Amino acid sequence: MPDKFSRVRISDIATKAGVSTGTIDRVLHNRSEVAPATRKKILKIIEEMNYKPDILASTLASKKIYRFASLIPEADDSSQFWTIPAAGFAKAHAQVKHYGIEHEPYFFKYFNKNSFLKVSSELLKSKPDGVILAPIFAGPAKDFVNQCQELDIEVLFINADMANLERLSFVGQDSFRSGMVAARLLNYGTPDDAKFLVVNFISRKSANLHLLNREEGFRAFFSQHSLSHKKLQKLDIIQGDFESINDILNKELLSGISGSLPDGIFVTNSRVFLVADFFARNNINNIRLVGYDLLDINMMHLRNDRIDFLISQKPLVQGYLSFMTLFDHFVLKKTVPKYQYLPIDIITPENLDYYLTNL
Amino acid sequence: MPDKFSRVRISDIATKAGVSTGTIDRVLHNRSEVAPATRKKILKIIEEMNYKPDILASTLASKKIYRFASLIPEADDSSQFWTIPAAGFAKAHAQVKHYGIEHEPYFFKYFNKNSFLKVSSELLKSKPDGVILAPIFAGPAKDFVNQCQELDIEVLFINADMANLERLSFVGQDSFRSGMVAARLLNYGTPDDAKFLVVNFISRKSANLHLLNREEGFRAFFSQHSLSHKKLQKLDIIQGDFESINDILNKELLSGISGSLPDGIFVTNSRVFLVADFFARNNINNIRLVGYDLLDINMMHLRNDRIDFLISQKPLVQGYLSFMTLFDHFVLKKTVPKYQYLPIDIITPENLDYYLTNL
DNA sequence: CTGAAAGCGCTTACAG
DNA sequence: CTGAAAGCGCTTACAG
Repeated sequence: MPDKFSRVRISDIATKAGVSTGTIDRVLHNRSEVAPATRKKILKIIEEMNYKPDILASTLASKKIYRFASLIPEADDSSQFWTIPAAGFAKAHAQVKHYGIEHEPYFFKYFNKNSFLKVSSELLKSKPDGVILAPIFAGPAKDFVNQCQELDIEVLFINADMANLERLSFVGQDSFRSGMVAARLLNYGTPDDAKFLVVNFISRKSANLHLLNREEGFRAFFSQHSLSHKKLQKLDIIQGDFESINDILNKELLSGISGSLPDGIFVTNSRVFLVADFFARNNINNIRLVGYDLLDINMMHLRNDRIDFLISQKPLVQGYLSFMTLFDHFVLKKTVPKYQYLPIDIITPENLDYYLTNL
Repeated sequence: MPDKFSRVRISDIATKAGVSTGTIDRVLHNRSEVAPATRKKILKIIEEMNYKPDILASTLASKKIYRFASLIPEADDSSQFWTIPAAGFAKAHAQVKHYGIEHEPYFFKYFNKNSFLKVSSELLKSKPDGVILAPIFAGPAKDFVNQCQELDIEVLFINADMANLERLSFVGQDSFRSGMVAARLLNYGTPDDAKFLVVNFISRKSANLHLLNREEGFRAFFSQHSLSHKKLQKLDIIQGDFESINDILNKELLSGISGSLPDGIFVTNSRVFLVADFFARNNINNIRLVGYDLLDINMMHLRNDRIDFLISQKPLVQGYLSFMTLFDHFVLKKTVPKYQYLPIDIITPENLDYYLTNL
């Protein structure tokens, strides 16, 4: 008889099937040592009685431990961003550690491929069940994923995606769409004859896919809205020290690309503060500016109205959701979605606070 | 000895204290039948060993059931909004029902005080442990809360707050701030000499507090940014049928309040579609329009560029968080925050999708 | 005031 | 291939 909460238990099924609970357990977990006829009969009863396992009891009885690792950039001055997803991992872990979940965080230096290689090979030695990966370097990330596959480790991509690889899920933003949002915001705040500039701060020769998609989205907005007559220019600036970047902006903006200043500038990543700094130095007030991410320095410029809007990736939720996706997959045995796009949040000084604390 | 996961168990404490596990349990749950000396000794050991109860085992062994009720408006044409928080309750419930949580949803008719009274007294008869309340009617809501207090039922406010009442928590949006966001958006998209109109769609004589706060916030933006010279007008429209509202808009807008059309209109609730409809009929394209909530009809106007921005209350999260707050309070015995403000989301056609599905 | 025992629903060796 | 028994960490009557 089902108990007073009218939940069906393993023992109810065992009684009905005329076998022991051990056998039910074997069927439930697809272990092979069950006679085909018995298995079939039991499966039918499970179906009929609409049995749902009690995950609490299961966890308590099981000695199974799941070990999740995370591999993301170390938070430093140039990538302060990554502290927040890490906090999201911790928050999720605190919530589910009673289920026998362990978490081992690994960090590599942001622009340092060797560091990635070193830390990732350490991680592999510890053979976790699943890993959350921020794939900063395409080549090494690919190798890493291949090794994980051999070791039977599930990989979840956070922030940037490599959909062609074998991976459990992706948690991040739709870059293309976020570029469209930026275009909407700049276009809304400028006159009909406005000109726009896209600025990519890139690491070496070329921008990563992420940034290119954002630029594509930005351009797509104008073509989709029959605004192709609007002038769009672009400027790729290679990562460098503060002064060299300032020189480039000086040359390209003040000397004037095609004669006059743009009405709006879209910076495709979090380094939008460099342009805001430049505005401040040169007393430029009338250019609309949109960029990414809630870095302290970006938020300062936002509050001073130097940056009009920041587009945010909701990093805490991103981390939380990534960790919980591993949990759902391993513990709850749920089918997890291959793509998990986070909202593209539009941030102004007025709504900023609520994106910092909340889930 | 702590087990291999190095967790401290009740039996570890019992051994160390030279008593049985039953006594530890009595101390842990503050039951009175323990000798003061024993209690003191045990508490010290618990402290020393840093014991944390295993909530899974505790739930499994306990027969305790927690019953949560929710009391919100029925979703109908004029308040489609409320389907989504209800889905948030369901989502949260599904996630934690193994902990012995039951959920009884109650609905009352939106603009019907009698319906509220009837349904709420039914709810009280069932004596749940906690209830999530949308306080649409101030007076009856207050009476309800008082009755709950007598029956030892915890109340959580969703969407609108009555902070002066005894309540567990509030989950909703900061209305004042959201008005500021609206002002930012309209001001950003209009010329320096722009004029603005605030439209309140109100139920009877007066707007509810919610709407007034939004309007206050809207005004505050201009004074805080030294923009007090900008002209702000307001228009209160009493709830009515489609035609009567159209007549009012016709009279007030086309005949021109103070001579000419405003550059931007802020509608303080979800009925912004009424203004958008009016624009469509009269072929008005050059007035910026900002309002609230992701109703189907609002989203349609947003996609057609009749509405520039919608401010959203993230209703799914609102429901989810409300339910989980009861769970945290009752099951996890956590101290829950008195105020839980949700992000003030700015919605455009480009980022809309990700606010509909996601958590 | 306290202890011993049974039980929550499931899993895990072990024996056959 | 299957069953009986012990155990996960905690709670709940019951007995004293």
